[in-house]
Amino acid sequence: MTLDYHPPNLSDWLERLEASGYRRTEPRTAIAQVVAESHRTLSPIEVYDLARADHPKIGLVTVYRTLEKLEELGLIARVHQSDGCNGYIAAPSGHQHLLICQDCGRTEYFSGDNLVDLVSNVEAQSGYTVESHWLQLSGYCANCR
Amino acid sequence: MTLDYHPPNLSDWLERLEASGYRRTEPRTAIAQVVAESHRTLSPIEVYDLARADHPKIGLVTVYRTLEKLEELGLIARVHQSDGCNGYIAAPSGHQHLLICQDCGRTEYFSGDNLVDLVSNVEAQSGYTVESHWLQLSGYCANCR
DNA sequence: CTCCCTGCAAACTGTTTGCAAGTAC
DNA sequence: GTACTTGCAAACAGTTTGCAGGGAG
Repeated sequence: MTLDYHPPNLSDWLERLEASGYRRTEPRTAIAQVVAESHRTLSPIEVYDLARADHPKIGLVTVYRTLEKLEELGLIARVHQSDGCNGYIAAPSGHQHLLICQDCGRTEYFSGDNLVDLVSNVEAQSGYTVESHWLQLSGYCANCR
Repeated sequence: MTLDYHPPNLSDWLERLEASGYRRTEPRTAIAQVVAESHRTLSPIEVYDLARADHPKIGLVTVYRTLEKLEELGLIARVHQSDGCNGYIAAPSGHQHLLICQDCGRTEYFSGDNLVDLVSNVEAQSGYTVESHWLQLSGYCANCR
């Protein structure tokens, strides 16, 4: 189990966008930057407000469309929580899982889960073929508890 | 790891409703029955349609309000999936996790996860206090693969 | 008889689409 | 110059609320 933080690199994100045939524009850069720099999940409207602080002319529609593309490229991930499923956060590098602070929303990724045995057992007993698993921990971070 | 199925008991659900000060009515019975008997997640509209097959006068609003109460009592649980988070299924007995078929939507519960060590490790390394965890597997059931 | 429950209609929130003007390349 | 992108407005889907009539206890 390791908890290693790989800060997302904005330039990499923009290159990935261009490599996929999308254009590098100012609104997209601003939106990507907001999510890349955040340590907590952001809803589309939060992204919108934060992006508008520097670029007041950005529209909410562009936020939705940009988040859609970033998610499609696997650069950001949608976070599901009891109070809603519209939160986005920079995606993990490789196979990692989320740890979320219930109070401030701060997130961390951790890796090294040993779910292989569990998955095999479930497959054997259920007759299912398990394609993916999804593990998420929530609690309180050092500052909030 | 065990995969044991405890079929939800409709009478128990209705008693739980009454015990909490809610009245036992025909619409609530019909709605509860639909969810209790389903082996797959159902959206509010699906519950609505299924309930109306037998009780055509039921309104969608009553479905929402009844699902809200059943969830509040812990009798049903909301299921989060990539294609939406508005699915409901009978809640597990005790601490169990979901296994969902990506094709037909059929669900199973399993228990006996050994996440204790993993949680301790994450807590030690992150400084967080982990309050809850959430594990969900998805794949294809015996019929769909 | 009282209070809770139901269903309709309407309001509301979050998200998506149509389109004309603007911009990257 | 061409094709993609943007922002506005409007449409849209899912969910919640107000309210008068109806039903459970």
